[in-house]
Amino acid sequence: MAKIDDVARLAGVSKGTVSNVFSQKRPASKTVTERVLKASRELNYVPNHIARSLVTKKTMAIGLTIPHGNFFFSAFHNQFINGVVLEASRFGYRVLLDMLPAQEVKTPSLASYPIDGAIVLGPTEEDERINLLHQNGIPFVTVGKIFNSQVESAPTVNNDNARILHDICDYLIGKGHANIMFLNANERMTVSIERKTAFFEALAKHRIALREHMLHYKPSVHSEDYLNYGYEETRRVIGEMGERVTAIIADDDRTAFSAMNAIKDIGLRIPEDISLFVICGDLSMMHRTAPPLTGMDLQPSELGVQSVRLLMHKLGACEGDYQDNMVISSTIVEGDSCSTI
Amino acid sequence: MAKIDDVARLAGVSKGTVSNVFSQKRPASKTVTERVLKASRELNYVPNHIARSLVTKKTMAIGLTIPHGNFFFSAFHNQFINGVVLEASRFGYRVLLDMLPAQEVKTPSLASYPIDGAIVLGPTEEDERINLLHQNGIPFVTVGKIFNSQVESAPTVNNDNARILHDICDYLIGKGHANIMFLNANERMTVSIERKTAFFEALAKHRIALREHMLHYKPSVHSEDYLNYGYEETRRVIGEMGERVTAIIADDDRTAFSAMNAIKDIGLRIPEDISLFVICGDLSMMHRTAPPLTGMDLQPSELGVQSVRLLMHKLGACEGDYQDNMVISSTIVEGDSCSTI
DNA sequence: CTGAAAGCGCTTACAG
DNA sequence: CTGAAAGCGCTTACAG
Repeated sequence: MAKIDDVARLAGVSKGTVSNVFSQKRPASKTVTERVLKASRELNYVPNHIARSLVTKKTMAIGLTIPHGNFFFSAFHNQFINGVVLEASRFGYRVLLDMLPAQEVKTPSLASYPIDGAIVLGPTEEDERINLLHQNGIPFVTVGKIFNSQVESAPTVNNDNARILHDICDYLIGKGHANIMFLNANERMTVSIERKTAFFEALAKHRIALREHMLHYKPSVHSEDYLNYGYEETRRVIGEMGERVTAIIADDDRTAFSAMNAIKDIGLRIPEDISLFVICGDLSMMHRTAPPLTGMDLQPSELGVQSVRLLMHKLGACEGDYQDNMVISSTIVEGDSCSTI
Repeated sequence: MAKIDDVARLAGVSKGTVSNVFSQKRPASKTVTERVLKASRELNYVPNHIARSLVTKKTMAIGLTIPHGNFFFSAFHNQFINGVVLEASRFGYRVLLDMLPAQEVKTPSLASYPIDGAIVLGPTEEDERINLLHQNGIPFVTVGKIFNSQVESAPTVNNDNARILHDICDYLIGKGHANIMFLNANERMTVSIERKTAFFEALAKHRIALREHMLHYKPSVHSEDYLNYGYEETRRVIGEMGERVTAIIADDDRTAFSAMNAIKDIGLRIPEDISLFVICGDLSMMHRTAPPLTGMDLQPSELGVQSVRLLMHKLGACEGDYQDNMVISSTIVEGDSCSTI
């Protein structure tokens, strides 16, 4: 690979001038610019991104830090990433998919991240990724509330999870449901905590007592049960224990599908016997299932776009006003999976 | 941020020794190691990844180059990326989502990529990304065949697209279909060309003449029609032109859904009136639609895993034998969307 | 508008 | 097992 010295020599100018022609940080005469460009073309020269980063302290990449391990992108993440990549590219930034430990200890050999900022997906309680980012002085935005003792607050883009659970419960209870089973996300995720609290509140508001086995948490991604989360729980609670359940709230579409399988295996029907509500689903898919699923439109793509924009503000790459805590609105999209009792 | 000199000074050793404690490239005495680690902890020191990369010429990141513009990840890409990220992390590599122009001209300010290698998704004819990678001497693997005049061949992971189209046509023709409309991927993609050729061959094999309007290509992502590809074509050909069509092969699930909408709007049913076959779909979703879709299992996650592994071989990060052209097998998964005439 | 020189924060032969 | 010094390929004040 040709380097800047080669071009400078061939064009008969100094390295600084070559640098300048590419970065355009100070004016250059037309003749010199052309000589440099010509020499670069001949030598197939392209500036070395790493060397540039070392001095400018900018990598022009943002990290999307996802929990380490057998993490699986869902349809929700898919749309989220679409939003992130598109918006980041508008600012000239690339996106680094970064698997950082959420709970594990950092290894001493872990080098500082070659990123200018980060978006933390699905924060957990005492999220180690957030401590790491904080310690390393890397600006970051979280998608979801944080509960870290070392880091008090951070710019956050989030849905109004409490409101969402209230809306869902009001919706179901309004249809006459009092026996609602909630298949929540992983217990360590802050979103689960926000949801759980609101779930309790909503039930209490309607004077419904929460019975045992009506709240479950998605197992760790390392667990064997991860991919089938919802199946066992539904079978056991409804089928074996004979617990009275008329509605199920499922964290995401995968969970909803698992629950659907269980319901079918038990010999019950949706929505005649059991109503099903999905929180994080892909709208285009939800309309296609049998029956079409009723669920929440969380606007995952918009979450992605706004989290990038917030981060860009933090990096000084985006002008204008902004606020540190953005809430993305969400609405119920009705299918045919919830019926009135 | 503390740097290596600070640690060296505090620990009373040379920079080289500090470097060595972190890289472990040569043995270090226990006492020195401990002194360095202690000093690092006190100063909150982490090696600078960029500076390290500049001298080692390794970034420990691979690029996933996706076409520039309004690109949308589909369920297929989603699973593909899952495979890529998981396998890359096994080798200590991160994944950079890179939007490079597929057809556009490179800007002179484009710096060399801070990646050690790249995976090129959905290559097109004369793919500019491939020329760029080639010119910059960056090892790459393509997912799909390449047709570039400047680059003769490249390590490739692919499905057997010709075989797939033959299988699909045999399957449909075996069910009595002779009027098959094919909603192919974008015309510039090499996969489309492979499929088209095989589609023609398969029809010819069964002495079926290809009629006009029976082959369509997905518009560019920049087109307004991108998201609804399949709807207009189906409505026009079957509804308005009254062309006899008994089966449709759809590129991916989004296309299949659009076709389903059109079929419904025309007043026809699946599979009674029209059979529908989807090539790139998400299996867990395909089982859930109404009716369940019949389609191909392309093993997108396995495509991702194998493309990373092939690239790792190219980078010398993976030992053992390997071949430059890997074919991932695919099988027909039956739903209820194709019927016998 | 252009050049010479220092420096970004590491790693790596080369000695010892 | 450890150190001193050169060098990775750029950018950036500082002069002119």
